[in-house]
Amino acid sequence: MTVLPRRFYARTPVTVARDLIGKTLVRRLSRNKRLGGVIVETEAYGGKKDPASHAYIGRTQRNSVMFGEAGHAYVYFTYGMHYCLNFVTGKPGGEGAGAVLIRAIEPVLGVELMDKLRNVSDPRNLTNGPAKLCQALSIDLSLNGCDVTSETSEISVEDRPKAKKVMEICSSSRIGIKLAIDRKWRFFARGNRYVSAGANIEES
DNA sequence: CACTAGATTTTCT
DNA sequence: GAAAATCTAGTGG
Repeated sequence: MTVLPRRFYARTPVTVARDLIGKTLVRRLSRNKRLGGVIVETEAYGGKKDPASHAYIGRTQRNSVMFGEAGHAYVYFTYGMHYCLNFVTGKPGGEGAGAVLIRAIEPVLGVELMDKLRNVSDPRNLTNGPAKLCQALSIDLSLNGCDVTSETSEISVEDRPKAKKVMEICSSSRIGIKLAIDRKWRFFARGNRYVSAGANIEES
């Protein structure tokens, strides 16, 4: 078990997005209260050159974390009621402002508490969408900008070789955007029950 | 199962 | 003032 170090995030968004599939997202509530699960779906956002990225319009109050150091969480609020979790990627002197959106996880740690936070009957609906998993993991704007590369971080990602399953990684167009839909920058584990709705298709 | 509409408020122009 | 990297409940087959 190892917490992914900053150098993991200091690469291109597409590379990081693909490598995150199969890793374990951990939400640390206190010393011994942890929630989390295996990442099964991500999307890469390419910074200033990517028309679909929040960073495309330049630096603003909301997206300023994206222009900072890789290995931090970018949490944003949208549609008047939802939060989404991203990780900032890229090299310090590189293109900059890249990020990876976490779209779905397979619940593993603290499933009971996540159930309470979500209050849904079907377990498949627990974490199979970017806003759903934020609710299940109790993530909101107070976590925007937090460092995710430490063992004591409120959010982190771990590599658990033992927990790793055999996963076939596929890609497709990104979801919920209107621009740059030709870029196949969404990655997911083929056939996994927890991949978000409308998505278990397309090429690799 | 597929599709549609409505919720609800921050963010930026 | 319009749009938004979404979700849920509703309808109809």
